[in-house]
Amino acid sequence: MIKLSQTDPRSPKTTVTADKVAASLSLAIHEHRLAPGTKLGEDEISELFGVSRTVVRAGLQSLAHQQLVEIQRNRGAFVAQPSLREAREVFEARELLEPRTARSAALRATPQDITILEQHIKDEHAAIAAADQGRALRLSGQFHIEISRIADQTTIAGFIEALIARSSLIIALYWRRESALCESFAHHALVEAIAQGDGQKAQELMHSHLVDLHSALDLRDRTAQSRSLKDALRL
Amino acid sequence: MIKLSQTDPRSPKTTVTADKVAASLSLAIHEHRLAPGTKLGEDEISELFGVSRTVVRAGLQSLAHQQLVEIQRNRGAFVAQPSLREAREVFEARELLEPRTARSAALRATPQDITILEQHIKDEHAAIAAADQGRALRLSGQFHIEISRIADQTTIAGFIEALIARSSLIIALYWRRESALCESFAHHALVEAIAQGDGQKAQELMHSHLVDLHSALDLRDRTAQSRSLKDALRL
DNA sequence: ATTCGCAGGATTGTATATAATATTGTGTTC
DNA sequence: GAACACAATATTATATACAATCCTGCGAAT
Repeated sequence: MIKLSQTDPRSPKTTVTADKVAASLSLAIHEHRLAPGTKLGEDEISELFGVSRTVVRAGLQSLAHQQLVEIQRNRGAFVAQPSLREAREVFEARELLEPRTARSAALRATPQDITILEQHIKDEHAAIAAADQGRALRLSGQFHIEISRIADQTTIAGFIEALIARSSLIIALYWRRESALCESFAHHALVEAIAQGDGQKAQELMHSHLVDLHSALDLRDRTAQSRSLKDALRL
Repeated sequence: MIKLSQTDPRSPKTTVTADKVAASLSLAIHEHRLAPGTKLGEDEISELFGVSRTVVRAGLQSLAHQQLVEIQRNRGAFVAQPSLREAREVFEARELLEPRTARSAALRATPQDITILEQHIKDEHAAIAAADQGRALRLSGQFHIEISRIADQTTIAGFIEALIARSSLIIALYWRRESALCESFAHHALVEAIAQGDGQKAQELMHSHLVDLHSALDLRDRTAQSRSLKDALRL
């Protein structure tokens, strides 16, 4: 057989290309290397990945479903810019879902799970030590996802994953510079409660942790016109 | 060619045509005109709607993201067949989200909202009287969606909408014929509680309503191989 | 000088063509 | 007659071509 295609010849069956595009963009968004509002041109991306616009579109539409990017008809795809209202809703939803999930996780966690969580915290520390803010932020989110995975509720875990993804955008937009992001302590305490199988404590710790996060955001109402001005400022 | 309907000029989010395809298929699934496991061939659909496979694919991917259809690589798209486990998870998630949402709805509902809900119930009755099971089922789901809309939490409402969509598939697969589906009473009581602004009661009613629904399903574990046999039976 | 209009260019939306892959049917061999 | 190999067929995955739409910039008119 003749191989003409210039695409990566190593993984022809393992992963679907559109997923790779979406995963790559998603990672960049999570690590704040792509700012909210950034234009994601189809031609540009298709050249970067060496694939056709068809698969790029599929990837972008996938991200649009997760509300990580916004697709405007005949205008293109942009990294999403959650509104104040959306930001509040996302954290309210997390405060509803995650404490209960942490509780389930505490009741179900195996020693293996604990090891994984502890490793996560170590990785977070390493990222912080390396001053890699982006990586630290992503790992912090993954920690929450890992807990929901332990809780063994795939459906709810999916919701939480979507909420955490959007949280990354919200943090990029509304984080108050004054407040320091030291999640390590909260995460460590959570792991301890989970390791001890103390569901009630895990639930409470998760809730206060989320409230802390929420209050570290500046979600005060600004003038309504800031929405359109913001676009200009971001570019 | 025939123009079916004009586009909504206020929501230019994604491609309009693909949305119509997805909405049409979604409706058919909700009304049980498309059984779980049904093959959704791209060529077939593209001919039915008079559009190219490109937009059909976009629509199918959208539905796949909502887990209403399952896309198997190089095999095609099929109406999803939620597993027993998924079925349980969906209803557990609903039991977690919807009671709280009903509470919020009771506290926020306007007289207009009450009117809308009452009209919904009337429509449900009409559908039942007309022996239109499919329509009745869809309206019943929409009733829940309407409540979440009143609660004014778009994000959570989106989750609930996805859960209800999957519930339709679950009912198609696991409904016990013995138990009658008389949701009218429960819905009526709910509207009363909401009309009176009694959040606590609405929350409790919603919870017991969901428990009733859940228990009307046959979610006992059958042989594992039934999964593959089922495909044969459905075609 | 400002505003309106229009053309040019750029980008997305859709359709079609080509490549890759799975399924099915047939024929040969044991 | 059964089982395997292989070809024929059907369907999906990707790429490319074409059409529609939007944005930008220039120029003319007021």
